[in-house]
Amino acid sequence: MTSSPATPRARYREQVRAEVRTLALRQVAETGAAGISLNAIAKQMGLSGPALYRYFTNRDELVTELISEAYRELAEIVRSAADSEDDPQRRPAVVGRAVRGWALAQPHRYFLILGTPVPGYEAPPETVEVSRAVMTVFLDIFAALPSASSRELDEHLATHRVWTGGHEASPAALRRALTFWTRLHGVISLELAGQFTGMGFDPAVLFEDELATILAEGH
Amino acid sequence: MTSSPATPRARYREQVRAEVRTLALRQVAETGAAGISLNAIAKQMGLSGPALYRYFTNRDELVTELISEAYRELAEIVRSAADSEDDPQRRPAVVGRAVRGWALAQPHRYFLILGTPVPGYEAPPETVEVSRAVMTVFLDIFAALPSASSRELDEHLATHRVWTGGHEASPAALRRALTFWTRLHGVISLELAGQFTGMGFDPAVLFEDELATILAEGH
DNA sequence: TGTACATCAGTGAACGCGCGTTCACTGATGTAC
DNA sequence: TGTACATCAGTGAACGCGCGTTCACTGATGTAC
Repeated sequence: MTSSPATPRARYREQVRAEVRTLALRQVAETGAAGISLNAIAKQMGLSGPALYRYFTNRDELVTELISEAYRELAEIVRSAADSEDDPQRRPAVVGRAVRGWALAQPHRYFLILGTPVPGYEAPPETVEVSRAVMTVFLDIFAALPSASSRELDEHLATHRVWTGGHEASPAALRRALTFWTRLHGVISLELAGQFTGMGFDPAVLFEDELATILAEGH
Repeated sequence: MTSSPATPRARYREQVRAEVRTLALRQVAETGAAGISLNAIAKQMGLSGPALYRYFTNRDELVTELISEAYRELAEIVRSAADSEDDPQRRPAVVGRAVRGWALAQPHRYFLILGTPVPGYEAPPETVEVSRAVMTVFLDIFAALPSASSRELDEHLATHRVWTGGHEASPAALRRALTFWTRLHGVISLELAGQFTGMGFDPAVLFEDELATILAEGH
């Protein structure tokens, strides 16, 4: 939420930029991230190609904004799902379903941030920071749960915790937050990629089972 | 393994086709699946663009072959890993490591078949069949293991088993083969996508932990 | 309130590039008698 | 073994398309006095 710009011109600028992002996302949905084209967007807006260079210095800048925005939105969805559930025990399942819901609603955005890396595109440091926000919520969730057991991974994570951004979670909680994430992603991304189509079973049932086992301590 | 062609001309054809595939894979590695270009490949081979239309009717035909080939190779890797281990209990871990090894060695091929769907490309039925081969091996592995427990997912899979291709595995084995796959993919694909870079921990340790929990019945 | 000036949105032409694909054609390689 | 013919690899020109980006320019919108 950036504060609304004061002057009319700045306001207008932001409106145009937003419209460009919207159309770019439509392109991502239809032709993939590699198919984002400033020229095509301009045409759809009734503008000439070069006009957009008043709003974005680069094609890459636009791509970066889409990625950052998607990360922020995912983090917000995850955060608000966590806040909506009072029982800490139930939070992982609620959050998991929220992630899947967002992913199913906007597969192209899920893939934009978590799918095959966009060729030739190097994520700027800013993006990396935003991506950490999602993990922070996961850490919060599992830090609030009683988690025991000590395995090799627990020790390893406890002594290599750069990724936690200084989070105070216990070693076991670190592990659970991390594997929570990898398992969610495993089911969700295979479903989105269409690997389950024509297989006859319902991905939702598979997903719920995975959520259930995640809650069982030990992961 | 298609039988070696008899006539010299057919032999030559197959050599050229193979070289095209090799160069195409290099493009996939460098610029992604969307960056595959017949013209560019021809240039690298010292040929003119249209020449390749003697060998492939289409750009899509080439892409399809790359995908099929990757599936076949993955299936072969998985199959031979399974065969290399006599103790059925240890087979999942051995197979899991084989999959990760292949994925790390050739990330572009892993993503080609399991990453973000190639925009505008519709997988022909042939591809779908090949993809089933991998799952068959997983089913074999878990069918040979004692697996109990009965959950909603078990029943659901037992009554929706189109995807097994008539495999005789028990309901619990179906479930374990499936979740084995989703969990492998979760860790591997996040690692390949670079989501763990700069996080400070070793993905291999995470992976080994995930393998260990998979073996614990219940998944 | 009116005027002079600065700022900024948007245009059209241009550069150089690459793409998939079709087509008429040349020249080499294999085949049949 | 030699000749006549069919097959097939490969070429170059062409079509129509789209891309990112730069540049000199017009015209509208805001700002300062």
